[in-house]
Amino acid sequence: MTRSETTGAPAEKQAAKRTRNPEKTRENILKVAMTEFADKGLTGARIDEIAAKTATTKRMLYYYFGDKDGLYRAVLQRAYEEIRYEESQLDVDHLEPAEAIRALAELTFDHHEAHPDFIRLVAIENTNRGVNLVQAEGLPETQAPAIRTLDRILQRGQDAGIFRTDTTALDIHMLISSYCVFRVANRYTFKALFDWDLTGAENRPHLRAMIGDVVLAYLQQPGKV
Amino acid sequence: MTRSETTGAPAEKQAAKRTRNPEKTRENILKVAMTEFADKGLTGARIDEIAAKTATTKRMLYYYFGDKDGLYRAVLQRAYEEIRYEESQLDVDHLEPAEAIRALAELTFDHHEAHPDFIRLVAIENTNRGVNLVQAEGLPETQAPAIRTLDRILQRGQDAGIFRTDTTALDIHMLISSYCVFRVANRYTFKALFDWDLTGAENRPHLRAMIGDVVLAYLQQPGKV
DNA sequence: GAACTAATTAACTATCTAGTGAGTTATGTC
DNA sequence: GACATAACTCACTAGATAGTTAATTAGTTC
Repeated sequence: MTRSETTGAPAEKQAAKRTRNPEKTRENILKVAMTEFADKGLTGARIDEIAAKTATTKRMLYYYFGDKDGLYRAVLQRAYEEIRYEESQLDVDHLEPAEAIRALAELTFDHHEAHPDFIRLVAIENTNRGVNLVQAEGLPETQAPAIRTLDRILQRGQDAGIFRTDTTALDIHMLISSYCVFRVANRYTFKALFDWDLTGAENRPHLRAMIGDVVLAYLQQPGKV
Repeated sequence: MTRSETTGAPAEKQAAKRTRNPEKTRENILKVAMTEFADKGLTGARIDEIAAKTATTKRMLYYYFGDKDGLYRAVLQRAYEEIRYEESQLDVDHLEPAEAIRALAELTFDHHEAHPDFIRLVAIENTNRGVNLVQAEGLPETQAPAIRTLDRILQRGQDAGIFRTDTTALDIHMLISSYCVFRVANRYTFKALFDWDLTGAENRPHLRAMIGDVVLAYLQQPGKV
């Protein structure tokens, strides 16, 4: 990849410059670093290797991000921002409560499968005890909409008398997340232990339907609604 | 810790020697390495630091385990062996199917909570794509008993007509594991995002009961049994 | 008790790695 | 078109890090 790549369409308004482009340089570093950190972890990734895969030099990583930890934190923040943006696209308020739950579960299932690097970064950050994530600004607010959406669905179902009332949006979110995250994050050890590929195409339809069934069976459990 | 620690009770048959003790040296290294790898990860742990926390010298790590990867693999294998031993203690065949499932879920819940270092090693090895775990000898066989136990319970429940038949022991194992592993492994990022402590004492009873409820609601879902 | 070998110690090294010093060039501003 | 400064290049370094060389000592065997 060369730095003057974007000069292909100079007809644009104020089209990309040739030699200097701070935004693009920054983005380029972030993107490469994200792949590299997701691949090797914080301690496993090498600044020199990240720099080499970049269109710029190592000195620029330090210029823009301070140090290795600073770059890693920027990657984390960016990863969560991207995910939040994607998640904000979903709209399930027009569905019946039960169908909304199933849609949410399947969206999460698909989403995690489509973003294994994000799942890896989360696992890496948990190995790191979350010390870098807590420094990210305004993260709880970015997650609030997802919980509120789920809360509205639950409320509608509970009002209609078809969902149990002794559970919360966080409970259900955790249940769905754990299943969908585990499937992607732990597939390697699971395969080694049970010789069963959680992300194999042949198992996908069954596993995808199962999480919706599980959550709905729980929410609609006889004697609880 | 000094090396001559075990000389306290010399009345034993062929009690521990003072200066040379390969087994103890090996054990000592393994134990320290396990803590250190679980704490910092494979790439984050430092051989020098492991050695320093040992009652022996760095050269001994290489003498017994070859290199850093070899030591890490030995730690992984040992960790899985310890867990298997603990799990082999459980006996649920005398319980009713539904109560057996609940007991199994709660045992897993307690077990994972009691062994956070094991959970960390699993996460680390998944970050590493399981390349070191697949080299461990005979691991699938060590996990087979747990699956067979679960399979027997399911079979009994299905024969009695109280459990759905369109699911397998691996499905249920994965469902329980994902919940119990996630709770321990992802507590840091979960806390950072939702300000809710999955391992907090105040949430424990609810979360512990919930996984049993979830699995049983799924297995006994109306229309499926 | 001599010979043998497994276990252990201490000092050493090549390489890697995060981070920096110091200067150069493009670009917007007046 | 001189000036200021943000963006960028290149060469360098101190210290960390995995792994090694080689000699020594404690038990074991006969």
